[in-house]
Amino acid sequence: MVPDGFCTSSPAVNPDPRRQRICATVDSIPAGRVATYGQVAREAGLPRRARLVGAVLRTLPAGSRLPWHRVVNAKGEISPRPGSGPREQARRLRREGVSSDARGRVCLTQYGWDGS
DNA sequence: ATAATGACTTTCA
DNA sequence: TTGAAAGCCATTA
Repeated sequence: MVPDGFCTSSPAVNPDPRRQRICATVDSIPAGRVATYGQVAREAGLPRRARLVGAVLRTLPAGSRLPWHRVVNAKGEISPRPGSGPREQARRLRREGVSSDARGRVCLTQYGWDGS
């Protein structure tokens, strides 16, 4: 099984270092905690690249075991997007003890990840 | 090479 | 507290 972050497409080998760092950072978010896109970007050594984080998560292969659900936006809410993603995210978070309100918002001061 | 997009953020009214 | 506006920057078209 190829690790996440290497399975985008095209070239047999596509080791985009940025994606690797991002995936590694997301993977380091402890269960029961959440981090923002911008925060992940910074931790990964890619300041101002919050949108890139979103792009990477968006292209994750279904069945990825990366804890993508532990990433929320700066407002502390599950970023809206087409499809069942947001609900799935809320479900996974709840399973880890992270509750979200009707708007899909979680309490960052409580569940926010300080950076291990 | 230029323009539009977007799982984002910050600022300001 | 909310929402619009402007910044930001890689990816797509």
